Amino acid sequence: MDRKTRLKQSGLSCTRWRYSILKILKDSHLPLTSKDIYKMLPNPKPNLATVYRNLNRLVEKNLVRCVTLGERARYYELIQPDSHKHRIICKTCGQIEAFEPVGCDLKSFEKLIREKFNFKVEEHSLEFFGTCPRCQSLYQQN
Amino acid sequence: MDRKTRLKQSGLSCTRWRYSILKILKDSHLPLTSKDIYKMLPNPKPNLATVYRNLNRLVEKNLVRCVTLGERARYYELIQPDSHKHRIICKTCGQIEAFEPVGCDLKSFEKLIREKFNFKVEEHSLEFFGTCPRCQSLYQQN
DNA sequence: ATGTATTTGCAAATATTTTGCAATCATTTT
DNA sequence: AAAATGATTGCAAAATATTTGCAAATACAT
Repeated sequence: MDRKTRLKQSGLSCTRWRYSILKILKDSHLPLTSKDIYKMLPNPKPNLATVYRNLNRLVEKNLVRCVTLGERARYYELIQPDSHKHRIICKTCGQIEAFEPVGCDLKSFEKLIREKFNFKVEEHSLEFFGTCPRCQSLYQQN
Repeated sequence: MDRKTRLKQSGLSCTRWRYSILKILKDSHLPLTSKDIYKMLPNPKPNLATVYRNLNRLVEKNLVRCVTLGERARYYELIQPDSHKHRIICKTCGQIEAFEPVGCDLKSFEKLIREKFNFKVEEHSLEFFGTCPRCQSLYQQN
């Protein structure tokens, strides 16, 4: 489905900036901060407040997810109904890498939670923190 | 090991506030924000900056972990070598609940990551987002 | 008890996100 | 296609969260 239809369906009008922000998120394989997105927007740029307002709107309508990684700021990513990612984050350089969960059996986990806590799981986030190959060799911490 | 020894071992002096902050984190079964901690400190309270500085110091020395849950601010929790928690967070009311991972087989997951990406996993964080029992009945969203 | 390095309080600086309001834009109705 | 209406935008200012410089106070090894 194209972005314009996607927006319409969610009851959001398709404005210039909203559309661009959604495109940027769609094209990024990593979650982005508001600043990242601001920087990637073409000139003439909108006001930063506009970026924030749009992100909030998109999150509210469940088109975008807000994730918070490690000790840094908020990140945003497009919600794609058919795929979700797990992430590995280097504690030394902060680099983030995302990968499709392979053989991730969290479904059964979620079922357990439903049974035990009567909590309805809608999504999960799984991040691994550690040291990336580059930092391992740079700092010999093996 | 008592807190004082723990601090010493990490090369941190045992100051009044550092000690209190560590105690508060130890006694909490949930991660806390800087504000939470500030509020829980006894009168006369230290400066908020002192809380921040201590938290940063404790994180740096790996006595405390900084986690970021959902869309809210930074949370801090004591690192306990022998246990780690997973969390369920209600997207509606923001309530956080922690539980000991039961039959969590992320170890093999971590091994895979090591093999595939040559990334050294040091810790992971797993959170489930959804709707808590109370909000489910309040808002009939089943 | 003393000396030194670390920590603290305070106030001010940064950083991040939100808000009010008038002007502008998107979309529906005519 | 123009008008009407409701949502969105820019701008500046506010709110919130976190960090910093510096002088005074504290921790702790000697």
